[in-house]
Amino acid sequence: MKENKSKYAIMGILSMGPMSGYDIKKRFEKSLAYFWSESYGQIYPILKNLAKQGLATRSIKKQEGKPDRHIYALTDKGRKALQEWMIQPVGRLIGRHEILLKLFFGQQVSLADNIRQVEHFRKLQSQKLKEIKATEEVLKADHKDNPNLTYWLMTVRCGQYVNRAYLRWSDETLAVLRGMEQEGVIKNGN
Amino acid sequence: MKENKSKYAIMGILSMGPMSGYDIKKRFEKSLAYFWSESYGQIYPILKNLAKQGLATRSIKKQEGKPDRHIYALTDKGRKALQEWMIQPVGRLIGRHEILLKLFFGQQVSLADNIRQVEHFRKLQSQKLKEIKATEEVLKADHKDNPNLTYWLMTVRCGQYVNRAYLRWSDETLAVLRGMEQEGVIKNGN
DNA sequence: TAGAGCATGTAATAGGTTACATGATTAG
DNA sequence: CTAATCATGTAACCTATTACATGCTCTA
Repeated sequence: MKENKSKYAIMGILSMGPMSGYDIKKRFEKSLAYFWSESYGQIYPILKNLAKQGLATRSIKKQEGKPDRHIYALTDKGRKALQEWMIQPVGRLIGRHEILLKLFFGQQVSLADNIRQVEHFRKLQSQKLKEIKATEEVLKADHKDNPNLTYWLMTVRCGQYVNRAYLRWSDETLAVLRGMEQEGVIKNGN
Repeated sequence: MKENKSKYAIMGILSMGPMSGYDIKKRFEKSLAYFWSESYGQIYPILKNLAKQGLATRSIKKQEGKPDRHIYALTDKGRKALQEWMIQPVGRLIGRHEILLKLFFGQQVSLADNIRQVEHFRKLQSQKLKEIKATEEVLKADHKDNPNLTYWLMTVRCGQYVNRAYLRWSDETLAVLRGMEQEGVIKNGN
């Protein structure tokens, strides 16, 4: 039972209303960027496939001066398939943390190199935290009465919790690394 | 400049001392499992390639009653390549959080379904936290005087920080969802 | 006039897992 | 007797990104 998550991610977006592949991409970038993304190379073939399997319908909206829009809409069968997937318990996430991998082998490079690396990581994370806050504001402003909003804000919260954890960890780790640096100086001074 | 991270992950393990593909797999499982993993399908071809590129040497240790061991050792060239990779600033991590994806579309299923999902997620995370704690104890006991230990414990701390963030988020989210359930009951009761 | 936005899509390539094949030994 | 551990490796498969191709309009 191989479940292609991209397929369900796309069906999920489609559950918010009929739209084109182009729209779907923008939705991912606007509201889900900090925990999910899909490329056109995935989106267009999957949409084609959804139509073939009867999980979505496709209609063409002609436009002048712009390319035609291929609008996809979830069918009842598609919505049922999405719901079935949604109630399956999630698997454990196996993230590949480059920063942890590099730090794990920290002994191979200088203390200064490790410090630089963690500082850079910290900067990335605080940037990301800002982006998540921006997403939160946009969601609150644009979808005040949308019944989905409660759920969307829950995912935003998760991003914030995790990101703050990264920031606190970075600070702690930098303190330890800088302490080691000091020790080294003292030792060399004796 | 395409950098294959698996290659460097394996070189990193090799930086701890010469060993076989089998050993490498075990190392990943024992000490890096919560933030990195590699399958045999990656390890063996990459090892072959490292040898071909002069980044590692290969020697065969014959054993009786057991298959021969192919021992790989990092060369100076290999160590330098590893160090060069290690000082490159890390990229942003684009985790795909299945739980957040499902919750984002939470409106599509019942409140009870969402609660069940988050409860299950919480269970997975507290299990993982236990595993990280176990890893910490093993590292401390087995490698008391290993100069790598400081770095290893930093990665462990990160796992703990993030995991506790997930647990706190789960609790908050479950409280909100249960509150919504209550509201629903009151409304239905009127 | 260059670049961004609109809009579709494909092909090449990279990255990664799973299942399979082999075969002896040892522990339950 | 069964399952796990030791140990190597490959082939089939799935997943995902990137670059490319097309071509119009609007803005700086």
